[in-house]
Amino acid sequence: MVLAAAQELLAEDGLEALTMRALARRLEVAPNALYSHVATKMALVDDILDDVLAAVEVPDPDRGDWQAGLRTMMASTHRVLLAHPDLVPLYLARQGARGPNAQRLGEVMLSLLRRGGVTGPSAREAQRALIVHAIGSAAFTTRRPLERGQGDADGPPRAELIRTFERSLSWLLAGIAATAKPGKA
Amino acid sequence: MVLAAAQELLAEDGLEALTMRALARRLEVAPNALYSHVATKMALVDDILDDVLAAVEVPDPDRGDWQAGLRTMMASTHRVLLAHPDLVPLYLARQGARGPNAQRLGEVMLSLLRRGGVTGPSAREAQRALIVHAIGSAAFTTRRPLERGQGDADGPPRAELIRTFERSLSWLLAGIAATAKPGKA
DNA sequence: ACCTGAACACCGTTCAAGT
DNA sequence: ACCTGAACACCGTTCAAGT
Repeated sequence: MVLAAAQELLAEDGLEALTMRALARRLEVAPNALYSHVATKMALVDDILDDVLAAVEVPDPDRGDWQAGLRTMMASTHRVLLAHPDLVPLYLARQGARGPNAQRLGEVMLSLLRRGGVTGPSAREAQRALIVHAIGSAAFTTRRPLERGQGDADGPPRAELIRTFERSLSWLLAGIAATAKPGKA
Repeated sequence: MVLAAAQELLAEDGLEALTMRALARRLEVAPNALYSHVATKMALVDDILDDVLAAVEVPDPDRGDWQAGLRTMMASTHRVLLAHPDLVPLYLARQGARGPNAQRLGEVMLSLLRRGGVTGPSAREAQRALIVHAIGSAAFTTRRPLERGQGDADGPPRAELIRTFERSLSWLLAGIAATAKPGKA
């Protein structure tokens, strides 16, 4: 309940409106009552970050082309992040998320990479590069709320920014695939 | 003077210690006296972000291999960001920096890309991808100060993280170069 | 131009106590 | 288990006034 209210507050009024006191107000409760449900504000934010990741489309790690699987996953992640622009800086500050959803995504990535012949330290490197790329791109795609006015009337074409993301994602995947089979010999 | 004191405070005690009131204390002045020198805390932070970028190594945009030039620039940017871990989330939140140093870096990047045959919208895309990559990588390379204790005794090998950065930078540059001459025909 | 005292409208969090 | 009143130790910023 607290988590849901926090997400509503965030969606409606943005990051700086997400305040323990505002949250308490919305729940019609005294501010300190929240501490019966949440250890700290940072823990609450961590919960939000992981919860949002539940919407990411996860392919079956054992079926289909591994590169296509990674492409699907990362594109879905990018889209989910774009839907939550206020959270993007937080993902970066926290370096991803720590909850069960994040962990599952990480494991699927490693499975796909393993099927592509990328294992060990290289797999961790590739994983990190892909995550950095998805979150970083979202950070730069996101229009920062200068005035916080209309929805999508202003700003440069969003479709183009998504294409930019997908193109550089291709570069990364190509590079990762090349790492897997250095000489193809 | 205010800028310098703010940077010292940041270097010594971290981001959350950078407070208008703490800054005033350090300058032995009343908190509101700062507002004779700085419009707002955010403006001060913007000044810091741009000032730090003065340390980035900028190649002569008209000499040498353009890819090598970009590689030098982005690697230098990465190193500068690693030296200021507390600021990295802020660069991401603000999507880079806005001051004269940032502008100059952006122009040099575009010059190098132009010499590589990358112009127009593609140049903007490539520029964005490179910046995202440098800042995003720094964000994930940075060890977040869990306790804020010793300098570099703990954590995974930093040299390896830098190699990871350089490898994925190569992927991006290769992809950008391929964009420039689609068929090489 | 630069500073001060006082104040405003907030924060996150803790503590002791109640049901 | 969940809530409350009261308080602590802070924030950024403004206003009127002083030099």
